[in-house]
Amino acid sequence: MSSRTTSARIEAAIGQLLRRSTRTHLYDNMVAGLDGVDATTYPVLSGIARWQPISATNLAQEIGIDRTATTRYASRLQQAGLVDRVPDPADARATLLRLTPAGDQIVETMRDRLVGHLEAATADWPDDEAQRFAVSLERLVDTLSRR
Amino acid sequence: MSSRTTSARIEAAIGQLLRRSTRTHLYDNMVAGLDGVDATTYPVLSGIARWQPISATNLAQEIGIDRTATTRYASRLQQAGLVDRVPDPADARATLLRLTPAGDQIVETMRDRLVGHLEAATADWPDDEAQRFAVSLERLVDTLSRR
DNA sequence: TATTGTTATACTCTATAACTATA
DNA sequence: TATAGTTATAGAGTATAACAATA
Repeated sequence: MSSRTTSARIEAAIGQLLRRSTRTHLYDNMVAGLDGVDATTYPVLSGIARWQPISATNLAQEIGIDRTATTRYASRLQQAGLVDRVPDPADARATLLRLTPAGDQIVETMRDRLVGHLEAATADWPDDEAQRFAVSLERLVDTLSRR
Repeated sequence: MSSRTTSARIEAAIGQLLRRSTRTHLYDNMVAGLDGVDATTYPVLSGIARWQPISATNLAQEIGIDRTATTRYASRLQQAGLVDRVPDPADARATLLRLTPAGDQIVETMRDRLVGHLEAATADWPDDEAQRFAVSLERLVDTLSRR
């Protein structure tokens, strides 16, 4: 990338995205009316949905939250009936986290809501444009979070 | 956009970007070695730079942080010599926040660093891909943050 | 001895409430 | 009476440290 204005535009957009008001607004919308999940436990629930069955330690590394916080939020989700704990047959120290059917349903609802937002933002793009955008965004986030 | 996997990828990337560890990591890098500003006060300093001179109440609305937190972080920045308070000539109740020359310098340094990160992340992209990405990201963020 | 899960503790961020000065 | 700035207080998130069980 060469243009400085392009960088400046990306910088401004990321700044807005990282603003607290944007984050809470987005998360609040996604979990509105859903019982047992909130803006705090959402990353944990979403991570379990993606990598299940997974141990708390591994999940913590995947989602970038401390493992003590991960296990506490997982406990909350378990109390809400969205997450299940099963012993790891390969390691008696470990416990594997999984979604319950209720958890499955809520995750699907949240994803549908976000997809709705994404579709609103990309409704008139060519099909392959969204795919290219996804790839670019992944690479950018990967770079920004590794520095 | 139609593909569900594309949406899922964007969702995961945004989730990672909004995560606290990513944000603090990014902010920490931007303010490393700069005296008087940290990941918490950065949005306030950046907001003052953009909208100065501005009252604490108005700034709070712009950056999405409560006005009580805004005034406290502004006080920190003032103690560090980066921000100045001047009375509002139009309203004796109000106080306007402005950058000092030292604050100006630090803001410029931080922006250069972020732009540097972005250019490093997109160095090997084709020129038009970065531009398309910037446009797409702007529209997405705009959609996500709209009330 | 190292690792997993968990709990206890302390620290920081942030919003709600309350107070003072001014419109 | 309403609003701006500020301070006090309380609630929530998160990391560090410590502990028991198991590798």
